[in-house]
Amino acid sequence: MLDLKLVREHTEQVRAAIRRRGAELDLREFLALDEKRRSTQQELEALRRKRNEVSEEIGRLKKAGKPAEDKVAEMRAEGDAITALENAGRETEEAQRNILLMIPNLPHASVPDGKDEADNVEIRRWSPQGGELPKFSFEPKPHWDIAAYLDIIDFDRAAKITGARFALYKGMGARLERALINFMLDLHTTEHGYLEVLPPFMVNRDSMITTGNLPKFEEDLFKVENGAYYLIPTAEVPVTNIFRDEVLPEESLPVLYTAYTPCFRREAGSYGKDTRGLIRQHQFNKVELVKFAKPEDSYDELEKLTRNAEEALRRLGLAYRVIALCAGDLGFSAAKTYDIEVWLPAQNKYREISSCSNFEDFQARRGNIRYKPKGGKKTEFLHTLNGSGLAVGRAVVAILENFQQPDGSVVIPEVLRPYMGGAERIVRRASRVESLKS
RNA sequence: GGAGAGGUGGCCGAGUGGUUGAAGGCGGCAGACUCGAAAUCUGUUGUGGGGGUAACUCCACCGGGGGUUCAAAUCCCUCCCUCUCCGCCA
Repeated sequence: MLDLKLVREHTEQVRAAIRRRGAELDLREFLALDEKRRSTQQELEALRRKRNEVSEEIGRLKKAGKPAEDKVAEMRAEGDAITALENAGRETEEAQRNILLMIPNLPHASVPDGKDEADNVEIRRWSPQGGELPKFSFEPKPHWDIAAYLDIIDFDRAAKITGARFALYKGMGARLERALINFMLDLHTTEHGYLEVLPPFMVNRDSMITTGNLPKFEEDLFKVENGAYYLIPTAEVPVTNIFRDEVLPEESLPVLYTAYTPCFRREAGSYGKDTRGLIRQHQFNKVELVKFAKPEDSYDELEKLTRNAEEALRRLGLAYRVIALCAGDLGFSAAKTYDIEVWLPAQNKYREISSCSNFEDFQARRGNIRYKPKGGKKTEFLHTLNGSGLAVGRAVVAILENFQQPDGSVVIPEVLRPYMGGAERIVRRASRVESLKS
């Protein structure tokens, strides 16, 4: 949420910043409501002041045993006027807030111009081959073929159990997923200074509003039918909301949290996209990094957070590149975002495996998350950041595709072996229940 | 699911419907005392919003929302949360 005063007093700058995103902002209604709200408030306060004064006088008169009937009668009428104004004021305020909640964040000055992903800017790339893409002596297979051969992921039976876009992991597949989660959590907690948290996987509406998932993107979310809860689309939501409506002491910043959670997304509007395999699922696992930082530090923290996520890929030996999203490709709440894309040889392209963003005070304002500067008297909104560290399902995809062997087996990255009972590769099991379509 | 108790300032805790933004205590801050510290004493100490160059002033806020009343922390309704007992349950 943008600062009300900023929108009111620097309307043109706000409009120009939103235009960089490729959106046109009509603020006429907003500004009209703002004026109405403020005049109503002043009128209301004058009436309330009068009521306070007269009521006090009535109290004094009664105490002195004097009659106060005429004053009481006078105020009786005023009361209705106050109630009417209160209602009007509330409505105006709510209408104005609803508009404000629908306005996206302003892109940071360092965000490149552009209208869609084609205009994103590559920042750097890395691979275990010193920047070169990995080479194969054979045609690399897509991960769903590898997984089927190894019988480690069963999409057909997952579809029977639940529906499309779900996966049933089996054997070393399930173990690989679990190994990745543990590896990443251990990396971020023991080497990068994050505290592990395990939050609820369902949240209330207020939490979704804080992060910007509501009110605008309800169609992306699963809502629990019996109750007002939503399944989280990312750990960003519950973890960012840990400090909703709180004031943190400056000394505690930055606060660094990492969380493993499953993530649930409707993927509305993505029909036909990535229909095969693990890339796009309604439920997937992710290890998330979340930071609460002082405003002056937040961009340094974004660089560090991105590096922390990259480190997981480096240790796994997976080629990747980092791109800066252009203004037009930026998510609703973000002021700046780096995407980390991992190389997938079967698709012959880089695919997003992490998205690292600085939200500045956009989420903090929506969730009323503040800090108290040491010298200063006033509490201020802090900055929130987060990034995937990493998307686990997509890491499985990358491992299967990058480390597949001519014989159909898959070599397990060394850093994961301690988490997989020392196994060095995933091979086809001798004893299997055949797949549905064989 | 049933029965009960409770939610007040950073924390603890009081509060007959009428100078209560809220006693008292703790904590914090400033000052005095001290070479310094502790102890002690004095003062000060919530948030948000409106108006004013400023001194200052006004409005709101005692879990959320609604109501009764000239006037609500105090009465009523409702929702949320916490705790205790019983039942059920991983």
